[in-house]
Amino acid sequence: MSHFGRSGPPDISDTYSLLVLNITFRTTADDLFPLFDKYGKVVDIFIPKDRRTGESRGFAFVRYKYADEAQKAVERLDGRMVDGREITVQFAKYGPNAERIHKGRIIESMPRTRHRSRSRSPRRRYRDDYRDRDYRRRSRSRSYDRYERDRYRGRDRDYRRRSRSRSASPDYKSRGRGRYDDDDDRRSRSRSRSVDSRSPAHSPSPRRSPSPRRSMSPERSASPRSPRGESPDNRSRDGRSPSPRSVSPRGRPDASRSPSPRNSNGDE
DNA sequence: GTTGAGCGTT
Repeated sequence: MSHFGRSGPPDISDTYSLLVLNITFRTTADDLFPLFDKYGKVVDIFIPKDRRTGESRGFAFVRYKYADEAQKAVERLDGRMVDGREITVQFAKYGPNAERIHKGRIIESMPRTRHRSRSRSPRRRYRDDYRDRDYRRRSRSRSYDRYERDRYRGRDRDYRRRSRSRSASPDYKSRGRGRYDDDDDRRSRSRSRSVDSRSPAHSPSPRRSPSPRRSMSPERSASPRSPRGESPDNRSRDGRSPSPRSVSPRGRPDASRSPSPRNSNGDE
């Protein structure tokens, strides 16, 4: 009956957290509980898990009720073989709130009524922290890094090939935006800065020239000529940008609708 | 089925 990790921290008023490292990714709190409970009263055991895969990260936090017991467990369980791996037990240096703790004991007990003018973004830090850890981990595992890179490259190639026959604009944009899922950051920036100034020092958009063509030939605008008249205009403005609609060299939008000419029964 | 420096959650 050890539902450790199921609910939030039960009580961390006078508890000492121990950090257990080098444990197997399959080791669970239930496996560590009997080991640590033998040396003292274990209040709670928490094993951080990856949110993406849900697997253990390889370390656990054991909370003791008394410091002496925690110290004993550190000295006794440090270097113990668990699940075929030597675990490392030591006092936690940081608390659940990333606060500095002394000998596993949290120095600051929930600074809730403290001046929060420090303006610390918990959400932003969360993501950053996760990314940092992930990056470090990937960097360490060379095989994993290569594997991922190869996979990414393969996907990129396939993706590029597809883009040749189809439009890759929406896909690319979606991917780029998918990376940024921080609405908080966006809101904060939009609040402080103009929405227009997305990149103040990167993309100044020097193309400020209005429409000299329109001004010179307002007749075109007034007279609704055939849709083809707009084609040259667009091309002229972009310089060398074919119509995204007409994928076929023939310039026939209708052809794009039927990618498989095999289906043509004779009519098309 | 997977890796191995390090510090945490309904």
